[in-house]
Amino acid sequence: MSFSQKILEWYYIHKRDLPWRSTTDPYKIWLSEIMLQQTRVAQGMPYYHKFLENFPTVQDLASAPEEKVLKLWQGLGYYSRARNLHATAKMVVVDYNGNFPNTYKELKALKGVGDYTASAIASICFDIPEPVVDGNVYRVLSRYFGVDLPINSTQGIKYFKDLAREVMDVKNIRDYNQGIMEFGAMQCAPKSPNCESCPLNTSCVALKEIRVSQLPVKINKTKIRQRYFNYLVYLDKDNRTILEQRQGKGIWQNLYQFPLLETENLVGHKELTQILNGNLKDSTNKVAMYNKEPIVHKLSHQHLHTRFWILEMDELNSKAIPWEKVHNYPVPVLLADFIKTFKI
DNA sequence: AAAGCGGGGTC
DNA sequence: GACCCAGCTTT
Repeated sequence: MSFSQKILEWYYIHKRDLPWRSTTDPYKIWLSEIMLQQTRVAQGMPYYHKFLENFPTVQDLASAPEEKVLKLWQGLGYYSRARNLHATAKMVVVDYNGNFPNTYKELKALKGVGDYTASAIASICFDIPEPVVDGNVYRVLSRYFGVDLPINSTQGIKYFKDLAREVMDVKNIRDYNQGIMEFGAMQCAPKSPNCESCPLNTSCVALKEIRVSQLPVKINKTKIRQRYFNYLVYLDKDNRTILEQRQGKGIWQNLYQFPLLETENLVGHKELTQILNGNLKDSTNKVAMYNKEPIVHKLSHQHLHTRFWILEMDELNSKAIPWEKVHNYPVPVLLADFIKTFKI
C-alpha cells in the first residue's frame, strides 16, 4: 500500500471531530487556518467560535472596527494575523464581491496567506491538488524518508514541498492533506512518538536507522533580547487612567497600553522619578511601585522585565478614561493580567 | 538568508 | 530551561 493510502486509512480511523472539518466554506476554512498558524488546536478553538459568533459572514468581519477584531483576538498572539485578517476580509468584500478566490495564486495574494495557507484553502475548499507543508508535514516526511535537510533552509523548504507533491493523493487531496497533518500531530509526535503502533513503521527510514529523535533538522538560534518596561498607571481622583495605542513596527502593534517608560536596566523608585522629573506634572501626588519583583513576560525573542507604577494624580487631561472602561480595549496579556488583579 | 512576531503546552 | 505549535512578512 502506498504512503498516501496508509495516511488516509489511519486518518479515517483516528481523525478528531473538529468544527472546521464539517464544512468547505472558504470563510470558515480561511478563519481557522489563520488562527491555527503557529497555534495549537486547543488554543485556537475558543477563538474560532468567538469570531464566528461575532462575525457570521466575511461582510460582518469587514465592516467591524479594527479595535473590535483585535479585542476578540486578544491573547492569541501574533497580532499581525488579526490585522491582516481584517484587511483580507475587506479585500474579499470589495474586490471579490464577498466570495473568496478559488485559485492558489489568488489566495496566496491575500494578506496573511502564505504558501501553506493558500494550499490548505485551495485543497480543502476547492479540491485543488496542492500539498500542504506545515510543521507536522515536515516532521512526517523527514522521518519517513530520512531527510536531514534543515526544514527552515531555502533548500529544505523547496525539497520538502517537492517531496510532498510527489507523495500526495491527488484524488482525495482534502482528506489527504488534513490526514498527514493530523498524523503528524497525533501519531508522529515531536517527542516520543508511538512508533510501535505506527502503520508506517515497517518502511520508516528514521525508525529503521534509529534517527527518529534527530529528525526533523532545524537550524535556529533566536537570541533573546532582555528589555525593561515601566508601565505608568496614572489614576486621578475619579479613578480615570491613561491608555495609549502602540504605534510603529515592534511588538503588539495597534494594541493599547499604559504609558510606557523603557529603560536600559531595572530601575528603582529614585531613578524612575528622576527620569520622570522633567515630565512629572505638578498634579502628581505619589508614585508607588506596584510590584517589587519584576514580572518577566516571555515572548519568542524578548523577555520583558516589567514593573507597574501607580501614579496618583490630582487631575488628568480630558483624554483620560474611566477605569471601568479599560477592559474594553485590546491589550497584551501582560497588561490584561495586571488589570485583572489590580484593585483600585 | 535571517530576523521579527505571542502565548501557551509539554517534557 | 528547550522545544514546538495547521507560518507570514519584512529586512
